[in-house]
Amino acid sequence: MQNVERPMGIAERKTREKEERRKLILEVAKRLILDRGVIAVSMQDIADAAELSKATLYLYFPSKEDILSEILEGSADAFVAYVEERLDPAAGGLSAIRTLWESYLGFYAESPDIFVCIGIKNYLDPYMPVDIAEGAEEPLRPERKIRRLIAKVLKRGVGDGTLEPSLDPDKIARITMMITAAIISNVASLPREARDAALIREDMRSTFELFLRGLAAPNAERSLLSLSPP
Amino acid sequence: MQNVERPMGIAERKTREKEERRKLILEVAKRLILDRGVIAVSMQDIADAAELSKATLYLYFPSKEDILSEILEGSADAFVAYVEERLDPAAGGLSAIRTLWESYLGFYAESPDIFVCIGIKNYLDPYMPVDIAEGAEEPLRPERKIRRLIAKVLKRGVGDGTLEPSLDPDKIARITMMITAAIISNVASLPREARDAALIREDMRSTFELFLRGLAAPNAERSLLSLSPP
Amino acid sequence: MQNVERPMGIAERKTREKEERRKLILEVAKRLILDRGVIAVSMQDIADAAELSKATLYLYFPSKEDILSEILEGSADAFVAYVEERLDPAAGGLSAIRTLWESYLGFYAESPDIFVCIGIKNYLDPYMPVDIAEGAEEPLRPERKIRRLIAKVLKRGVGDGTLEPSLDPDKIARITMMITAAIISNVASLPREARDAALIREDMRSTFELFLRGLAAPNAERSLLSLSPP
Amino acid sequence: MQNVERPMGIAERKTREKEERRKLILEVAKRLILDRGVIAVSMQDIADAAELSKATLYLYFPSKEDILSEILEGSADAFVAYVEERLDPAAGGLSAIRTLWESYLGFYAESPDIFVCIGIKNYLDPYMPVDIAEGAEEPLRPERKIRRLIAKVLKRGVGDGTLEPSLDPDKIARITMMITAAIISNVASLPREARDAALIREDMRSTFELFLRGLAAPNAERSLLSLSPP
DNA sequence: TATGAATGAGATTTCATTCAT
DNA sequence: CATGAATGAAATCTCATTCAT
Repeated sequence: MQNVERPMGIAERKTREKEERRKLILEVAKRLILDRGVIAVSMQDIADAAELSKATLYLYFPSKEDILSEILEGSADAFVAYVEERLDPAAGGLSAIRTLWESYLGFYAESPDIFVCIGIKNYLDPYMPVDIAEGAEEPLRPERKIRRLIAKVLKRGVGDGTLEPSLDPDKIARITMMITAAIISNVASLPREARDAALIREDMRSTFELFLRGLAAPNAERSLLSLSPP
Repeated sequence: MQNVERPMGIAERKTREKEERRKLILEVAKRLILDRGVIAVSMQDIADAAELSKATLYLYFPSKEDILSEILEGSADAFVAYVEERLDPAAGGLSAIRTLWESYLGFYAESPDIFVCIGIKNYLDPYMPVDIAEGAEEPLRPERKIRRLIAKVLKRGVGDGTLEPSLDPDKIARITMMITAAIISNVASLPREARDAALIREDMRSTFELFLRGLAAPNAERSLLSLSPP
Repeated sequence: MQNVERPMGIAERKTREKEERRKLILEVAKRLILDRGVIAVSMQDIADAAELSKATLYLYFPSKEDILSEILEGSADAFVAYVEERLDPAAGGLSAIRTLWESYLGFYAESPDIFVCIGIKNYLDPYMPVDIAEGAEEPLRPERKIRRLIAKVLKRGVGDGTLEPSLDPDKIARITMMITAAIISNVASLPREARDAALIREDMRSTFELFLRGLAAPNAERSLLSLSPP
Repeated sequence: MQNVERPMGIAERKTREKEERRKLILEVAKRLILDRGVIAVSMQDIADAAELSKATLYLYFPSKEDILSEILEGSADAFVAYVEERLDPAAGGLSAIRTLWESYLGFYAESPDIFVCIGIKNYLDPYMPVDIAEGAEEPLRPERKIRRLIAKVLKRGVGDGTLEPSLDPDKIARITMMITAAIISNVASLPREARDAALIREDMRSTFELFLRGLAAPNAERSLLSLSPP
């Protein structure tokens, strides 16, 4: 009688443990990639760092690519969540896009690794970093989530007259993604020691300001065109 | 009578043929990289495609990296030449930067592969894609040539009041290079069949327009802010 | 009842098997080198002979050089042990050096391959076969162990008057090492089928006798100047 | 009529030039081997140094091995000539063997390269450095010439009572050759910069003195047992 | 005769992935 | 469930040798 819940509990615990191992592997892989750069990380390295055997990795992930995919996906989701949390639904479009860039900078400041990781797959795996082919019926690639978010914000801005009216929100969203991914890609390809976080952030800020000016309607309030230094 | 110089011509022909083989190898390599992405191309692949033996490749190039380097260098030089030819020394800064972007688009339209190739080494060889360490006295890396050109144009614009006065030309030049290199990198990482040249050009145009608006002084002549569709 | 410790035994067995594989590889490599000469043996050859894949070799040894090193080191250590076991600490110097030569011959008789292998690295790795640079504090290269042993024995002999008094023990030790290593090198470079063990041993004996006469004090007991035929 | 001797002269000149080219190649190869060690010299290196094409080398020598062979042969012949010139046919055996060692040292002092070269083939090409298999009907390998010379001298010494009577001249000649070749081999395997000619000569002298004492009859005149320092 | 060009065969090493236990 | 062990396939590069001109 005392054992009634045990079988349940055991399975549960196993599931939980399994989930924890998955996370461990992903984290470890992320850290390694961050330290050494994408190409320089082998399955052996990940296994060693996770204190598991290589074979065990394959119990949790069907291939190396899947590990990278999942890291990417996780990062994208975290970013979307981060931004949405900060986005004021009532704010004007220009202000919203400012918030977007600021979130970018803030997110990067808080966990550069996640950001850097976005570039990874996109770098390693030569398929569309920006999904140009809109029609595709794939299981909603992570980048697209971010892009939708951006497009939404841009549409709002074009609608309320705070952004340049001639803009095509979807197109600009795509471009923005490309640029952003590109910056990150570039950063990711630097060896750890060459990455001066402060410098990078400052460059990103300048870039985003440039963008902001480019996006804003001609009569836009001047104060909204600069981003607070990080 | 016309053959008087033939004996001379033999050595000449040999030299020419040798030069042609070099070019053949470079072109073949470029095409392969274009088709499959940088990492996916091995010396064996290049040899097969050029219908030569692997050993022969090493007769023309001391290493794989040298092949990539040369492709890169050639492209960068060609681009700088292309731009300088179009740049009117008397034109205002804003106009000059417009010309720069237009050259970009034009150059890409004429030989997309060359452009795509700029991304290669930058990808393969993880050193600063944007040369942060300015002091270095290396043999003037190809990227730097381009960057100097951009900085020069920007300075002119800031000087003559056609560009936003708060801009730091050197910094913006660096950023611009980064963005550009990044766009190219991204494009380069697309598999051949996913690259719709027209679409990419159109996106680049939009990007550059965004940039142009971001760079221009507030009172800039509106007509200078758009780029002619390719 | 006898199986009580079995569970323990599993890990133990694995360790043992792994160790056996290592040994197998070393032996196979030694045999091949013996058969074909050092230069002619590739990792592929070793892999084939051990019925393993090339990649597997790298599981046991980080590089080809390490395999050779280990063979060499093992042989040198075995020899030093062999000699020291036979050396009577109380015996006179001349007698001691005789024992040394006899050990040489005996050791060679017991395992010609080991001896032959001493020549290997010395051949492959062109650093001082005789370590002229005495000061070096390296982890005591195997050859040096042997040389120290010889110098010690010689000093004793010069001290007790049984060896030619004008000898410089350290220098002679160096020379002796050189000659010995040289003989071995030479033998090692013979193809297997040309090596007549008996003949080689007989030659070594004659050589050592020559040496013995050369080293002995003029008044040395005549009976100590010949070595028993093997 | 004026052309009568021309055809003859031309052929002659051609033959002479051909012979000169051969010599050039051999000398160049010798120098390279001396500088870099045997293994490190490729046909390309030789061709470059001789300012010829690789293909041309094959017009003069059927293979790389043949080049080495010939260098060896030439050196051996030169050495035999050198010694024979110094050998007093009337001198006693012990004195003769002394002359032999002294010639060795002198020859080495005059042209270390030639000596070093003796070791080369013997090192590279794993066939008998000392031709144990006496019966062989080969075209009189160069080493054998030297060995015959030594045996002859030894026989004289045993005959006239100046050398240890129990010696077997042929065997000792073989051993001596082995030791000598061995010393040279060892020296040859040193990188150029590690070869201290003076030190090597001094070591050789000590070795030969040791030998001399070992070979001499017990009642040998003491003054004949030491070699003049080089 | 001389050679530039080409190459086959092979060397060492790496790595994602599989499989028996 | 976990893993130690094994491996196929591939990567870069070298070199003695051949051959058409």
